[in-house]
Amino acid sequence: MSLKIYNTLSGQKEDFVPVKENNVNIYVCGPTVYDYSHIGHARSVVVFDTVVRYFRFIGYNVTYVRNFTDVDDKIIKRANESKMTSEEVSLKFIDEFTKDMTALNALKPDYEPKATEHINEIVELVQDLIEKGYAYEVEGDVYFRVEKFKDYGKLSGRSLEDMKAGARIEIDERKESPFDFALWKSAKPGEPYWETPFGKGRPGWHIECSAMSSKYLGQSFDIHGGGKDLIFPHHENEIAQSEAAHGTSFANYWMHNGFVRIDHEKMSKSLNNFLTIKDTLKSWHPEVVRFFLLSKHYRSPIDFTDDSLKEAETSLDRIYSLFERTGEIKSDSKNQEHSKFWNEFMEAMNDDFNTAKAIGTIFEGVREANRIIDSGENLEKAHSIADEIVKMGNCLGILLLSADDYFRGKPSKGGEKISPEEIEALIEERKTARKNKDFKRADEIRDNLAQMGVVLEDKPDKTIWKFA
RNA sequence: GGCGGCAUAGCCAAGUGGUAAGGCAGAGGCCUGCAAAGCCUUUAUUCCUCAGUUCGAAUCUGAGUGCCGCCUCCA
Repeated sequence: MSLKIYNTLSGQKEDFVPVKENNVNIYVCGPTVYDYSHIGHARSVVVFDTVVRYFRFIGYNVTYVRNFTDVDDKIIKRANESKMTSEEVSLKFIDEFTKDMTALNALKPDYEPKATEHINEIVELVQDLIEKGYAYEVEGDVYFRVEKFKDYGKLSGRSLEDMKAGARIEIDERKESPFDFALWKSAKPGEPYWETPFGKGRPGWHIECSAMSSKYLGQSFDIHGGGKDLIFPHHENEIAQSEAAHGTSFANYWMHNGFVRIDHEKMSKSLNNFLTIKDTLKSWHPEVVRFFLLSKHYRSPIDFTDDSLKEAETSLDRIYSLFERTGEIKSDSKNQEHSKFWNEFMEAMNDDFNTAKAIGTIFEGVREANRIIDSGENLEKAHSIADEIVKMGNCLGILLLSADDYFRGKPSKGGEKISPEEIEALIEERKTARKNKDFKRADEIRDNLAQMGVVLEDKPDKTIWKFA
Protein backbone atom coordinates (compact mmCIF):
# COMPACT_ATOMS: atom_id res chain seq x y z
CA MET A 1 0.00 0.00 0.00
CA SER A 2 1.76 3.10 -1.15
CA LEU A 3 1.46 6.58 0.19
CA LYS A 4 0.33 9.22 -2.25
CA ILE A 5 0.99 12.92 -1.82
CA TYR A 6 -0.43 15.76 -3.84
CA ASN A 7 2.59 17.67 -5.09
CA THR A 8 2.01 21.33 -5.89
CA LEU A 9 4.97 21.12 -8.24
CA SER A 10 3.27 18.64 -10.57
CA GLY A 11 -0.33 19.45 -9.68
CA GLN A 12 -1.13 15.82 -9.03
CA LYS A 13 -0.92 13.03 -6.52
CA GLU A 14 2.34 11.12 -6.70
CA ASP A 15 3.63 8.01 -4.99
CA PHE A 16 5.90 9.06 -2.19
CA VAL A 17 9.47 7.92 -2.74
CA PRO A 18 11.91 9.22 -0.14
CA VAL A 19 15.42 10.41 -0.94
CA LYS A 20 16.74 7.92 1.56
CA GLU A 21 14.82 4.75 2.22
CA ASN A 22 12.71 4.82 5.37
CA ASN A 23 13.60 8.43 6.03
CA VAL A 24 11.60 11.59 5.61
CA ASN A 25 13.14 15.02 5.75
CA ILE A 26 10.50 17.69 6.00
CA TYR A 27 10.69 21.44 6.28
CA VAL A 28 7.65 23.52 7.10
CA CYS A 29 7.54 27.29 7.06
CA GLY A 30 6.82 28.57 10.53
CA PRO A 31 5.49 31.93 11.65
CA THR A 32 6.91 35.40 11.61
CA VAL A 33 6.84 36.07 15.31
CA TYR A 34 5.38 39.51 15.81
CA ASP A 35 1.95 38.73 17.24
CA TYR A 36 -0.24 35.99 18.68
CA SER A 37 -0.94 33.10 16.35
CA HIS A 38 -4.40 32.58 14.94
CA ILE A 39 -6.43 29.58 13.84
CA GLY A 40 -4.96 29.81 10.37
CA HIS A 41 -1.51 29.21 11.80
CA ALA A 42 -2.95 26.42 13.89
CA ARG A 43 -4.24 24.69 10.79
CA SER A 44 -0.88 24.65 9.11
CA VAL A 45 0.82 23.36 12.23
CA VAL A 46 -1.84 20.74 12.93
CA VAL A 47 -1.88 19.53 9.33
CA PHE A 48 1.86 19.03 9.15
CA ASP A 49 1.99 17.67 12.65
CA THR A 50 -0.46 15.03 11.50
CA VAL A 51 1.67 14.31 8.44
CA VAL A 52 4.72 13.82 10.65
CA ARG A 53 2.81 11.68 13.13
CA TYR A 54 1.53 9.49 10.33
CA PHE A 55 4.95 9.03 8.73
CA ARG A 56 6.36 8.02 12.08
CA PHE A 57 3.43 5.75 12.70
CA ILE A 58 4.02 3.80 9.51
CA GLY A 59 7.66 3.42 10.39
CA TYR A 60 9.55 6.27 8.81
CA ASN A 61 12.39 8.02 10.49
CA VAL A 62 11.35 11.65 10.28
CA THR A 63 13.45 14.76 10.63
CA TYR A 64 11.06 17.64 11.03
CA VAL A 65 12.20 21.25 10.80
CA ARG A 66 10.05 24.33 11.31
CA ASN A 67 11.62 27.76 11.37
CA PHE A 68 10.90 30.99 13.15
CA THR A 69 11.24 34.17 11.12
CA ASP A 70 12.52 36.43 13.83
CA VAL A 71 13.84 39.38 11.87
CA ASP A 72 11.45 41.24 9.64
CA ASP A 73 9.78 44.60 9.01
CA LYS A 74 6.73 43.74 11.08
CA ILE A 75 8.77 42.70 14.06
CA ILE A 76 10.74 45.92 13.85
CA LYS A 77 7.55 47.91 13.59
CA ARG A 78 6.05 46.11 16.53
CA ALA A 79 9.20 46.64 18.57
CA ASN A 80 9.16 50.36 17.88
CA GLU A 81 5.50 50.63 18.85
CA SER A 82 5.89 48.74 22.08
CA LYS A 83 9.28 50.14 23.07
CA MET A 84 10.81 46.69 23.05
CA THR A 85 13.74 45.45 21.04
CA SER A 86 13.10 43.25 18.03
CA GLU A 87 14.62 40.41 19.93
CA GLU A 88 12.29 40.89 22.87
CA VAL A 89 9.30 40.92 20.55
CA SER A 90 10.33 37.78 18.75
CA LEU A 91 11.20 35.89 21.90
CA LYS A 92 7.88 36.78 23.46
CA PHE A 93 5.90 35.52 20.50
CA ILE A 94 8.03 32.44 20.02
CA ASP A 95 7.11 31.63 23.58
CA GLU A 96 3.41 32.26 22.92
CA PHE A 97 3.49 30.21 19.73
CA THR A 98 5.11 27.33 21.57
CA LYS A 99 2.46 27.44 24.28
CA ASP A 100 -0.33 27.41 21.70
CA MET A 101 1.12 24.52 19.79
CA THR A 102 1.78 22.49 22.88
CA ALA A 103 -1.84 23.01 23.86
CA LEU A 104 -2.90 21.72 20.45
CA ASN A 105 -0.85 18.54 20.93
CA ALA A 106 1.50 19.51 18.15
CA LEU A 107 4.78 17.66 18.43
CA LYS A 108 7.87 19.77 18.79
CA PRO A 109 9.86 19.70 15.55
CA ASP A 110 13.33 18.21 15.72
CA TYR A 111 14.78 21.61 14.86
CA GLU A 112 13.23 25.04 15.20
CA PRO A 113 15.89 27.28 13.69
CA LYS A 114 15.72 31.03 13.91
CA ALA A 115 16.87 33.28 11.10
CA THR A 116 18.96 35.43 13.43
CA GLU A 117 20.96 32.43 14.54
CA HIS A 118 21.91 31.54 10.97
CA ILE A 119 23.24 34.80 9.64
CA ASN A 120 26.55 33.21 8.65
CA GLU A 121 24.88 30.52 6.60
CA ILE A 122 22.65 33.12 4.99
CA VAL A 123 25.54 35.44 4.13
CA GLU A 124 27.49 32.55 2.64
CA LEU A 125 24.54 31.59 0.49
CA VAL A 126 24.10 35.16 -0.71
CA GLN A 127 27.79 35.40 -1.57
CA ASP A 128 27.60 32.13 -3.41
CA LEU A 129 24.69 33.45 -5.47
CA ILE A 130 26.59 36.64 -6.25
CA GLU A 131 29.63 34.65 -7.36
CA LYS A 132 27.50 32.46 -9.60
CA GLY A 133 25.94 35.50 -11.20
CA TYR A 134 22.47 34.91 -9.79
CA ALA A 135 22.54 37.95 -7.56
CA TYR A 136 23.79 41.52 -7.63
CA GLU A 137 24.42 44.27 -5.14
CA VAL A 138 22.89 47.72 -5.27
CA GLU A 139 23.74 50.20 -2.55
CA GLY A 140 23.99 47.59 0.17
CA ASP A 141 20.97 45.62 -0.98
CA VAL A 142 21.39 42.33 -2.76
CA TYR A 143 18.82 41.10 -5.26
CA PHE A 144 18.22 37.77 -6.91
CA ARG A 145 18.42 37.93 -10.70
CA VAL A 146 15.16 36.27 -11.61
CA GLU A 147 15.69 36.36 -15.39
CA LYS A 148 18.76 34.18 -15.03
CA PHE A 149 16.94 31.34 -13.32
CA LYS A 150 15.20 29.60 -16.17
CA ASP A 151 12.79 27.54 -14.05
CA TYR A 152 11.40 30.58 -12.29
CA GLY A 153 7.64 30.08 -11.90
CA LYS A 154 7.60 26.30 -12.04
CA LEU A 155 5.96 25.91 -8.65
CA SER A 156 3.28 28.55 -8.93
CA GLY A 157 2.57 27.84 -12.57
CA ARG A 158 3.31 31.30 -13.84
CA SER A 159 5.88 32.63 -16.22
CA LEU A 160 7.70 35.92 -16.10
CA GLU A 161 5.89 36.78 -19.34
CA ASP A 162 2.48 36.25 -17.71
CA MET A 163 3.52 38.28 -14.74
CA LYS A 164 4.66 41.16 -16.85
CA ALA A 165 1.38 41.11 -18.71
CA GLY A 166 -0.79 41.39 -15.65
CA ALA A 167 1.08 42.95 -12.81
CA ARG A 168 1.22 46.50 -11.75
CA ILE A 169 4.32 46.11 -9.69
CA GLU A 170 6.01 49.15 -8.33
CA ILE A 171 9.08 49.78 -10.42
CA ASP A 172 12.29 50.07 -8.51
CA GLU A 173 14.79 51.64 -10.89
CA ARG A 174 17.68 50.04 -9.13
CA LYS A 175 16.50 46.51 -9.89
CA GLU A 176 17.25 44.87 -13.21
CA SER A 177 13.81 43.30 -13.31
CA PRO A 178 10.78 44.30 -11.28
CA PHE A 179 10.49 40.68 -10.15
CA ASP A 180 13.96 40.51 -8.68
CA PHE A 181 13.61 40.02 -4.95
CA ALA A 182 15.78 40.96 -2.00
CA LEU A 183 18.24 38.48 -0.59
CA TRP A 184 19.75 41.04 1.70
CA LYS A 185 18.44 44.42 2.85
CA SER A 186 20.62 47.28 3.96
CA ALA A 187 19.84 48.62 7.41
CA LYS A 188 17.97 51.85 7.87
CA PRO A 189 18.70 53.86 10.99
CA GLY A 190 17.36 52.17 14.10
CA GLU A 191 17.00 48.76 12.49
CA PRO A 192 18.81 45.64 13.63
CA TYR A 193 21.76 44.77 11.42
CA TRP A 194 24.72 42.48 10.91
CA GLU A 195 28.09 43.42 9.42
CA THR A 196 28.64 41.69 6.11
CA PRO A 197 30.74 42.02 2.96
CA PHE A 198 27.82 43.92 1.43
CA GLY A 199 27.49 46.27 4.37
CA LYS A 200 25.27 46.53 7.40
CA GLY A 201 21.95 44.87 6.93
CA ARG A 202 19.63 41.95 7.47
CA PRO A 203 18.39 39.00 5.46
CA GLY A 204 15.45 39.17 3.11
CA TRP A 205 12.54 36.90 3.92
CA HIS A 206 13.06 34.00 1.54
CA ILE A 207 16.75 33.38 1.98
CA GLU A 208 16.55 32.09 5.56
CA CYS A 209 14.50 29.07 4.55
CA SER A 210 16.95 28.16 1.79
CA ALA A 211 19.90 28.47 4.15
CA MET A 212 18.35 26.66 7.09
CA SER A 213 16.68 23.84 5.20
CA SER A 214 19.93 22.88 3.51
CA LYS A 215 21.78 23.06 6.80
CA TYR A 216 19.44 20.70 8.63
CA LEU A 217 18.07 18.55 5.84
CA GLY A 218 20.54 18.76 2.99
CA GLN A 219 20.41 20.46 -0.39
CA SER A 220 17.82 17.99 -1.66
CA PHE A 221 15.16 16.78 0.71
CA ASP A 222 11.74 15.18 0.67
CA ILE A 223 8.94 17.51 1.65
CA HIS A 224 8.52 21.23 1.97
CA GLY A 225 5.27 22.50 3.38
CA GLY A 226 3.36 25.62 4.28
CA GLY A 227 0.15 27.51 3.66
CA LYS A 228 -1.11 28.00 0.13
CA ASP A 229 -0.34 31.69 0.40
CA LEU A 230 3.36 30.87 0.49
CA ILE A 231 3.43 29.27 -2.94
CA PHE A 232 4.11 32.61 -4.52
CA PRO A 233 6.39 34.35 -4.03
CA HIS A 234 7.98 32.73 -1.00
CA HIS A 235 8.37 29.14 -2.10
CA GLU A 236 8.98 30.08 -5.70
CA ASN A 237 11.84 32.25 -4.51
CA GLU A 238 13.21 29.59 -2.22
CA ILE A 239 13.40 27.21 -5.15
CA ALA A 240 15.16 29.81 -7.26
CA GLN A 241 17.74 30.60 -4.59
CA SER A 242 18.42 27.03 -3.57
CA GLU A 243 18.55 25.47 -6.98
CA ALA A 244 20.61 28.30 -8.43
CA ALA A 245 23.14 28.00 -5.62
CA HIS A 246 23.30 24.24 -5.27
CA GLY A 247 22.57 23.11 -8.80
CA THR A 248 20.41 20.29 -7.47
CA SER A 249 16.68 19.97 -7.15
CA PHE A 250 15.44 21.41 -3.89
CA ALA A 251 12.39 19.78 -2.26
CA ASN A 252 10.82 16.81 -4.05
CA TYR A 253 7.28 17.22 -2.74
CA TRP A 254 5.59 20.53 -2.04
CA MET A 255 2.56 20.39 0.20
CA HIS A 256 0.28 23.36 0.83
CA ASN A 257 -2.63 23.60 3.20
CA GLY A 258 -5.77 25.60 2.45
CA PHE A 259 -6.95 28.57 4.46
CA VAL A 260 -9.20 28.87 7.42
CA ARG A 261 -12.01 31.23 6.51
CA ILE A 262 -14.39 33.41 8.41
CA ASP A 263 -17.55 34.52 6.65
CA HIS A 264 -16.22 32.89 3.52
CA GLU A 265 -13.07 34.98 3.54
CA LYS A 266 -9.50 34.06 4.34
CA MET A 267 -8.66 34.57 7.98
CA SER A 268 -5.78 36.99 8.13
CA LYS A 269 -4.16 39.69 10.11
CA SER A 270 -4.68 42.30 7.45
CA LEU A 271 -8.43 41.66 7.16
CA ASN A 272 -8.60 41.69 10.93
CA ASN A 273 -11.00 38.77 10.91
CA PHE A 274 -8.83 36.39 12.86
CA LEU A 275 -9.30 34.50 16.08
CA THR A 276 -6.24 33.77 18.13
CA ILE A 277 -5.55 30.24 19.22
CA LYS A 278 -5.34 31.49 22.75
CA ASP A 279 -8.87 32.86 22.67
CA THR A 280 -10.31 29.91 20.82
CA LEU A 281 -9.00 27.56 23.47
CA LYS A 282 -10.92 29.49 26.09
CA SER A 283 -14.14 28.20 24.58
CA TRP A 284 -13.14 24.90 23.07
CA HIS A 285 -11.15 21.90 24.15
CA PRO A 286 -7.84 21.63 22.24
CA GLU A 287 -8.81 18.25 20.82
CA VAL A 288 -12.04 19.76 19.55
CA VAL A 289 -10.09 22.44 17.69
CA ARG A 290 -7.81 19.80 16.26
CA PHE A 291 -10.70 17.58 15.30
CA PHE A 292 -12.34 20.50 13.57
CA LEU A 293 -9.19 21.34 11.63
CA LEU A 294 -8.80 17.75 10.49
CA SER A 295 -12.45 17.22 9.60
CA LYS A 296 -11.93 18.60 6.14
CA HIS A 297 -9.23 17.72 3.62
CA TYR A 298 -6.13 19.78 4.27
CA ARG A 299 -6.00 21.36 0.82
CA SER A 300 -9.55 22.71 0.92
CA PRO A 301 -10.59 25.88 2.64
CA ILE A 302 -12.37 25.37 5.95
CA ASP A 303 -14.92 27.78 7.38
CA PHE A 304 -14.54 28.66 11.01
CA THR A 305 -17.90 29.14 12.72
CA ASP A 306 -19.18 28.53 16.19
CA ASP A 307 -21.57 25.96 14.81
CA SER A 308 -18.86 23.96 13.15
CA LEU A 309 -16.81 23.95 16.34
CA LYS A 310 -19.89 22.87 18.24
CA GLU A 311 -20.38 20.10 15.75
CA ALA A 312 -16.77 19.00 16.12
CA GLU A 313 -17.30 18.90 19.86
CA THR A 314 -20.44 16.79 19.59
CA SER A 315 -18.63 14.42 17.27
CA LEU A 316 -15.63 14.08 19.53
CA ASP A 317 -17.94 13.59 22.53
CA ARG A 318 -19.44 10.67 20.68
CA ILE A 319 -16.09 8.96 20.34
CA TYR A 320 -15.12 9.57 23.93
CA SER A 321 -18.54 8.31 25.03
CA LEU A 322 -17.63 4.99 23.53
CA PHE A 323 -14.50 4.92 25.67
CA GLU A 324 -16.66 5.64 28.66
CA ARG A 325 -18.51 2.48 27.83
CA THR A 326 -15.47 0.34 27.20
CA GLY A 327 -13.97 1.48 30.46
CA GLU A 328 -10.29 2.07 30.95
CA ILE A 329 -8.69 2.14 27.55
CA LYS A 330 -5.67 -0.02 27.09
CA SER A 331 -3.79 1.01 24.01
CA ASP A 332 -1.02 -1.58 24.27
CA SER A 333 -1.31 -3.63 21.16
CA LYS A 334 -1.86 -7.32 21.62
CA ASN A 335 -0.96 -8.07 18.04
CA GLN A 336 -4.49 -8.82 17.04
CA GLU A 337 -5.85 -8.95 13.55
CA HIS A 338 -6.68 -5.49 12.37
CA SER A 339 -10.32 -4.72 11.74
CA LYS A 340 -11.67 -3.50 8.43
CA PHE A 341 -11.96 -0.05 9.98
CA TRP A 342 -8.26 -0.02 10.55
CA ASN A 343 -7.53 -0.89 6.96
CA GLU A 344 -9.91 1.75 5.69
CA PHE A 345 -8.31 4.30 7.96
CA MET A 346 -4.86 3.50 6.62
CA GLU A 347 -6.10 3.65 3.05
CA ALA A 348 -7.59 7.08 3.66
CA MET A 349 -4.40 8.38 5.23
CA ASN A 350 -2.30 6.89 2.45
CA ASP A 351 -4.37 8.83 -0.04
CA ASP A 352 -2.80 12.23 0.46
CA PHE A 353 -3.62 12.30 4.17
CA ASN A 354 -7.38 12.23 3.72
CA THR A 355 -8.19 12.89 7.36
CA ALA A 356 -11.84 13.66 6.62
CA LYS A 357 -12.35 10.21 5.21
CA ALA A 358 -10.22 8.67 7.94
CA ILE A 359 -12.46 10.25 10.56
CA GLY A 360 -15.46 8.77 8.77
CA THR A 361 -14.08 5.28 9.27
CA ILE A 362 -13.47 6.04 12.94
CA PHE A 363 -17.20 6.65 13.29
CA GLU A 364 -18.04 3.44 11.54
CA GLY A 365 -15.91 1.73 14.13
CA VAL A 366 -17.64 3.62 16.92
CA ARG A 367 -21.04 2.49 15.73
CA GLU A 368 -19.91 -1.11 15.39
CA ALA A 369 -18.41 -1.14 18.87
CA ASN A 370 -21.54 0.39 20.39
CA ARG A 371 -23.67 -2.13 18.58
CA ILE A 372 -21.64 -4.99 19.99
CA ILE A 373 -21.88 -3.57 23.49
CA ASP A 374 -25.64 -3.19 23.17
CA SER A 375 -25.94 -6.77 22.05
CA GLY A 376 -24.02 -7.80 25.14
CA GLU A 377 -21.92 -10.28 23.22
CA ASN A 378 -18.24 -10.40 22.47
CA LEU A 379 -17.25 -7.42 24.60
CA GLU A 380 -13.65 -8.30 23.90
CA LYS A 381 -14.25 -7.40 20.26
CA ALA A 382 -15.77 -4.05 21.21
CA HIS A 383 -12.79 -3.40 23.37
CA SER A 384 -10.34 -4.16 20.62
CA ILE A 385 -12.16 -1.87 18.19
CA ALA A 386 -12.03 0.88 20.80
CA ASP A 387 -8.30 0.26 21.20
CA GLU A 388 -7.84 0.61 17.47
CA ILE A 389 -9.85 3.81 17.45
CA VAL A 390 -7.51 5.23 20.07
CA LYS A 391 -4.55 4.41 17.86
CA MET A 392 -6.19 5.98 14.84
CA GLY A 393 -6.95 9.06 16.90
CA ASN A 394 -3.37 9.22 18.11
CA CYS A 395 -2.22 9.35 14.50
CA LEU A 396 -4.35 12.45 14.21
CA GLY A 397 -3.14 13.85 17.51
CA ILE A 398 -6.49 13.34 19.24
CA LEU A 399 -8.03 10.80 21.62
CA LEU A 400 -4.98 11.14 23.81
CA LEU A 401 -6.96 11.42 27.04
CA SER A 402 -9.13 9.26 29.21
CA ALA A 403 -12.83 9.86 28.76
CA ASP A 404 -13.03 11.40 32.23
CA ASP A 405 -10.16 13.77 31.61
CA TYR A 406 -11.62 14.76 28.30
CA PHE A 407 -15.15 15.42 29.48
CA ARG A 408 -14.07 17.14 32.64
CA GLY A 409 -11.35 19.13 30.95
CA LYS A 410 -13.69 20.85 28.53
CA PRO A 411 -13.99 24.58 29.00
CA SER A 412 -17.06 25.15 31.12
CA LYS A 413 -20.02 26.65 29.31
CA GLY A 414 -22.12 27.05 32.42
CA GLY A 415 -21.64 30.30 34.26
CA GLU A 416 -21.36 29.01 37.81
CA LYS A 417 -18.46 27.00 38.97
CA ILE A 418 -19.01 23.83 40.87
CA SER A 419 -16.42 21.48 42.28
CA PRO A 420 -16.28 17.77 41.51
CA GLU A 421 -16.83 17.11 45.22
CA GLU A 422 -20.06 19.08 45.20
CA ILE A 423 -21.18 17.29 42.07
CA GLU A 424 -20.44 13.90 43.61
CA ALA A 425 -22.36 14.89 46.75
CA LEU A 426 -25.38 15.87 44.69
CA ILE A 427 -25.19 12.64 42.74
CA GLU A 428 -25.23 10.77 46.06
CA GLU A 429 -28.26 12.73 47.19
CA ARG A 430 -30.01 12.05 43.92
CA LYS A 431 -29.24 8.37 44.19
CA THR A 432 -30.97 8.23 47.55
CA ALA A 433 -33.92 10.19 46.23
CA ARG A 434 -34.29 7.82 43.33
CA LYS A 435 -34.14 4.84 45.62
CA ASN A 436 -37.01 6.38 47.59
CA LYS A 437 -38.89 7.10 44.38
CA ASP A 438 -38.60 10.79 45.08
CA PHE A 439 -38.23 11.54 41.38
CA LYS A 440 -39.19 15.14 41.83
CA ARG A 441 -36.09 15.84 43.95
CA ALA A 442 -33.96 13.62 41.73
CA ASP A 443 -34.96 15.52 38.60
CA GLU A 444 -34.50 18.81 40.36
CA ILE A 445 -30.89 17.93 41.15
CA ARG A 446 -30.30 16.83 37.58
CA ASP A 447 -31.84 20.01 36.19
CA ASN A 448 -29.82 22.22 38.52
CA LEU A 449 -26.62 20.54 37.49
CA ALA A 450 -27.61 20.84 33.84
CA GLN A 451 -27.96 24.58 34.38
CA MET A 452 -24.34 24.61 35.40
CA GLY A 453 -23.31 22.64 32.35
CA VAL A 454 -23.02 19.32 34.16
CA VAL A 455 -24.69 16.40 32.44
CA LEU A 456 -25.64 13.22 34.26
CA GLU A 457 -25.97 9.82 32.68
CA ASP A 458 -27.47 6.95 34.65
CA LYS A 459 -25.71 3.68 34.03
CA PRO A 460 -26.97 0.33 35.34
CA ASP A 461 -24.60 0.41 38.27
CA LYS A 462 -23.70 4.09 38.68
CA THR A 463 -24.24 7.63 37.55
CA ILE A 464 -21.52 9.41 35.62
CA TRP A 465 -21.17 13.13 35.04
CA LYS A 466 -19.45 15.29 32.48
CA PHE A 467 -19.33 18.83 31.30
CA ALA A 468 -21.60 19.50 28.34
C1' G B 1 -5.52 42.36 -16.26
C1' G B 2 -2.53 37.42 -15.45
C1' C B 3 -2.78 32.58 -12.94
C1' G B 4 -5.29 28.93 -9.96
C1' G B 5 -9.10 26.51 -6.88
C1' C B 6 -14.05 25.23 -5.42
C1' A B 7 -19.68 24.20 -6.23
C1' U B 8 -22.49 16.87 -3.31
C1' A B 9 -29.09 16.48 1.37
C1' G B 10 -31.51 21.52 6.27
C1' C B 11 -26.06 22.07 7.75
C1' C B 12 -20.76 20.02 7.76
C1' A B 13 -18.25 16.57 4.61
C1' A B 14 -15.88 11.98 1.75
C1' G B 15 -16.26 10.11 -3.02
C1' U B 16 -12.80 11.84 -9.41
C1' G B 17 -15.89 6.50 -14.85
C1' G B 18 -19.76 1.46 -12.49
C1' U B 19 -24.66 3.25 -9.96
C1' A B 20 -24.20 8.61 -3.48
C1' A B 21 -19.03 7.12 3.20
C1' G B 22 -19.37 9.56 7.80
C1' G B 23 -20.99 13.48 11.33
C1' C B 24 -24.69 17.15 13.03
C1' A B 25 -29.78 18.39 12.96
C1' G B 26 -35.05 16.08 12.00
C1' A B 27 -38.91 11.89 12.28
C1' G B 28 -40.45 6.97 14.27
C1' G B 29 -39.10 2.79 17.47
C1' C B 30 -36.15 0.04 21.48
C1' C B 31 -33.95 1.05 26.26
C1' U B 32 -35.09 4.42 30.85
C1' G B 33 -39.13 6.11 36.73
C1' C B 34 -38.49 10.22 33.27
C1' A B 35 -34.07 11.61 30.85
C1' A B 36 -29.18 11.28 28.86
C1' A B 37 -26.05 8.02 26.27
C1' G B 38 -26.44 3.98 22.87
C1' C B 39 -28.87 0.90 19.11
C1' C B 40 -32.50 0.12 14.95
C1' U B 41 -35.43 2.38 10.94
C1' U B 42 -35.91 6.77 8.14
C1' U B 43 -34.03 11.58 5.56
C1' A B 44 -30.10 13.26 -2.03
C1' U B 45 -33.66 8.52 -8.32
C1' U B 46 -29.42 12.59 -7.27
C1' C B 47 -24.32 15.58 -7.03
C1' C B 48 -24.72 24.53 -9.63
C1' U B 49 -26.79 25.00 -15.10
C1' C B 50 -26.66 23.55 -20.23
C1' A B 51 -24.47 20.75 -24.02
C1' G B 52 -21.02 16.61 -25.35
C1' U B 53 -17.94 11.80 -24.90
C1' U B 54 -19.35 6.77 -23.01
C1' C B 55 -22.87 0.62 -22.50
C1' G B 56 -22.47 3.68 -18.11
C1' A B 57 -20.50 10.38 -15.34
C1' A B 58 -21.23 13.57 -9.25
C1' U B 59 -16.72 11.79 -11.43
C1' C B 60 -14.05 13.08 -18.37
C1' U B 61 -14.68 17.45 -22.22
C1' G B 62 -16.73 22.36 -23.62
C1' A B 63 -19.66 26.67 -22.45
C1' G B 64 -22.16 29.39 -18.62
C1' U B 65 -23.30 31.00 -13.46
C1' G B 66 -21.74 31.72 -8.41
C1' C B 67 -17.96 31.85 -4.61
C1' C B 68 -12.77 31.95 -3.06
C1' G B 69 -7.48 32.56 -3.43
C1' C B 70 -2.47 34.14 -5.36
C1' C B 71 -0.06 38.11 -8.25
C1' U B 72 1.90 43.38 -1.71
C1' C B 73 2.92 41.01 4.11
C1' C B 74 0.46 36.53 5.17
C1' A B 75 -0.16 29.56 7.51
